[in-house]
Amino acid sequence: MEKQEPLSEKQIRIIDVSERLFAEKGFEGTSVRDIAHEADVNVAMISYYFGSKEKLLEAMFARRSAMITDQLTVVLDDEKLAPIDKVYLLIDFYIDQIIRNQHFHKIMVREQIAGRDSSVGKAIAKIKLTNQSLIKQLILEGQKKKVFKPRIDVSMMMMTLIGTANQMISAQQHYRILNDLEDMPDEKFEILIQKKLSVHLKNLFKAVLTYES
Amino acid sequence: MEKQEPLSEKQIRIIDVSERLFAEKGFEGTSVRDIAHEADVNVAMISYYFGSKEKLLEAMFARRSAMITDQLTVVLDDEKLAPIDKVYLLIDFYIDQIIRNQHFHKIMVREQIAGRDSSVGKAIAKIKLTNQSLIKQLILEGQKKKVFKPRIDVSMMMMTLIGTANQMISAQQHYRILNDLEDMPDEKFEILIQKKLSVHLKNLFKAVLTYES
Amino acid sequence: MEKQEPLSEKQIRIIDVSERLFAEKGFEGTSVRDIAHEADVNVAMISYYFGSKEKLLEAMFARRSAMITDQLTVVLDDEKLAPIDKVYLLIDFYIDQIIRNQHFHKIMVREQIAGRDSSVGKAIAKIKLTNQSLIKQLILEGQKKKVFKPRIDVSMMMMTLIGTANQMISAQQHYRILNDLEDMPDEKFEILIQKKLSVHLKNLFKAVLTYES
Amino acid sequence: MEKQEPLSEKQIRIIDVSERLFAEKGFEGTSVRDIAHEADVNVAMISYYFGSKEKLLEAMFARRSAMITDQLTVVLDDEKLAPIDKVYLLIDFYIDQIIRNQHFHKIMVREQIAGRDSSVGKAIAKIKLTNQSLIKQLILEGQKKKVFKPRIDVSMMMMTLIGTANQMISAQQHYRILNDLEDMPDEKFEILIQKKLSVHLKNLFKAVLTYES
DNA sequence: AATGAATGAGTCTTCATTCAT
DNA sequence: GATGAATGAAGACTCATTCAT
Repeated sequence: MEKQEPLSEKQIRIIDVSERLFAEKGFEGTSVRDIAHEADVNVAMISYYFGSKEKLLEAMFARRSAMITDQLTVVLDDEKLAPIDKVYLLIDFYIDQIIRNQHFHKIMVREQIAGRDSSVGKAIAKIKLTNQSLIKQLILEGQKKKVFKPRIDVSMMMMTLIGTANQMISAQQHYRILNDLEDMPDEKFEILIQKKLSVHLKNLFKAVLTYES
Repeated sequence: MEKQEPLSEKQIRIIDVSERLFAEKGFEGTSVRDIAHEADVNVAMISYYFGSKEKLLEAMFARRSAMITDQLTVVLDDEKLAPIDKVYLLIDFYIDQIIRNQHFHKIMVREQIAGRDSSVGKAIAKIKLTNQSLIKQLILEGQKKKVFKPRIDVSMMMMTLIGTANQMISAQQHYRILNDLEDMPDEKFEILIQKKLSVHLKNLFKAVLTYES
Repeated sequence: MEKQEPLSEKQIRIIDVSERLFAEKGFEGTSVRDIAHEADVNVAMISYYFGSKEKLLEAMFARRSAMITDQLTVVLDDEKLAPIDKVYLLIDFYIDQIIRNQHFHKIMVREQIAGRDSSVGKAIAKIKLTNQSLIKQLILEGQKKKVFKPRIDVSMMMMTLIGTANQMISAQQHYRILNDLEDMPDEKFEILIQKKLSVHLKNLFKAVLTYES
Repeated sequence: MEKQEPLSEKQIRIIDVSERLFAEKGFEGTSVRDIAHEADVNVAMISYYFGSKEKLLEAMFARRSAMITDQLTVVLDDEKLAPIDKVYLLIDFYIDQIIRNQHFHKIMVREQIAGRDSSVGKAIAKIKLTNQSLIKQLILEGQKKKVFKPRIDVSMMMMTLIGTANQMISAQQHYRILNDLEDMPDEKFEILIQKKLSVHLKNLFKAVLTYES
């Protein structure tokens, strides 16, 4: 777990561009020339700054992982809410997370499909572990207070939470077409799917976790 | 919509190998040499049989699309079941479909992320449209019989159905680790996740669709 | 100098197609697949009938060479004309020859540029030798009769005769453009350049060979 | 009409080698491997420097075109010669041009046969247009001074000038054989054909253009 | 610290030919 | 005699990386 140098402005630009391109065309489908060109830097810079294309990906994951876990722990710590509201908060946090960092999450989907036992694979595993333990704790808390049903399959609930949100951003183009939203501007569409996901997933979780009809 | 030649035994072998490799390493990450080597055919055969690597992918989609839609229509047509049982049947069909054709579904996830407006993109769109209209019809039927709640967001239910199942096969490696199942043999593990998905998704759909507690 | 089998109808079709394609795209620029496709025969036929692509070219030269020399000797033998008229006859014969077999003559130009010491190179050399000796004899005859000037450089006159005609068919596209003839139909254009070449070359030869002003 | 970067020493070496090889074996008959090998550079350099094999050809034409037109305009501008002497000067310029850049002119012959409407085709057209307008002007001048005959077909005279010279360099191997010059060293042979062409073409032009016997 | 030039290994595809029938 | 299937070799080109400066 080596300590990172803080990234220079150019390095961040490279990572940002890579994120978009890796999301759109995949890691292998993106050439360092593409990246260098779009980030307006010399081709040699990628190797020079990150060592290799692979290491660039790792640097990207390192950066995002830090961001995600940092924020995640903050969200729930200092709240004094009912268990279901905490769950709602968590759901909204995830949705927000995924939609705001679509590019990165698409890359994560791709990488978890590949299932490589690489540095990146480990980074993903770590994120998932943190997520799962956090939500498990949350549900246990609700069960202790007798407001959540017993025998909740937390892993499967995670699957549904992450899976549904990922599916939404992955298939958003198809969603637009199926629901006649092809001409809606991106910003508006983003707000729409955020709302849709939020309502739908909260509804789902409430129905499965609580006793209320 | 040109009628295809029936595929030769070698062509099928090539497609099968490609399916696995594209799923594992992505389309761009897989070389025709890899494919040729693992399928034990000459490299030139891929171009010879399919015209190009891209067209091979298309042939793969054509084959699977035909399989899926063929089977799907059969599943529900001649059944005289209660609406919820039909939904259950559909859920099990999807799960079975996705688990049995993991490789292909992983490729579909990858391709829908890319969101290209290609032949393959259109094939995916068509599959999704068929799926969506089928399940919509099913839910409408239940609503007419007053056994399903009104105001069901079918698109979002699809998202959850497909998303959860895709997430399971995509993240199965992580699922194993998180649930201490790393040493379970593949066949057994496959049966396990099939069961898990079935129970979980039926539970979810029942809770959201019906009035029962 | 092996005796040829008479060519089958299919073989002739192949040669004819090849002639056009070799002229347009060059020998190397034309694939046997192109030929087979346009001649509507199986790809394997080229190797099967001719042995190889190279041998096909040789067969083509063999066929044309025979045609040319056969006709050439006929043209002048049984004529009782004045020397200058014989020269005119020869000029018209060449022009006709080159324009009517443009494709083949373009190939000859290409091949003589390459200057390979191949079977084809030898065929070209043979044609040239026949041509040269024939015209030399003709001019000698005129000189003996004192109607042609002495000290005529026959080789250079050949250069001009062949060179000018070849240049015309090679650069005909440019000729059309330079002379605003882009929309003239092919047949009409062909007649035009035939006339132009005839007048021009006869004029040239007369001026150089004879004493008349 | 974009301004070119000045070519590096290596680029020039590549172009020079290509010129020879394209002349000998044709564009399609020459592989980038051949070029790279003979120019003693890495194969990737061709794409790196020129973008593609095709673009290399274009670069070659751009270079030579510039050379030719530059020199051509210089030749006649500041001269105060009799019209026939100007024509002689022009003839010698062309001959010199063609013999000194044999490789390039062979390629031009090949390309003009192909008659493609490519960048290269346009470059050829442009060269021809410049040539034609220049010589037309020259002849008009002579006609105005009543030293040249009226009704001269300039296009055809160009055909003969260019055609004869091209034929000479294209068929030089055959010329050697036909005139028993196979063992003459290249430099001596070059001077010989230069002289032959000069005398012959001047003779031709004088006979056709002027009133002198 | 940063970069333009350069490269060997690799990409997909097409080639002319051969083989089994 | 004829052909569809198949192939090894070669095609042009792009890749991520390194090197000299």
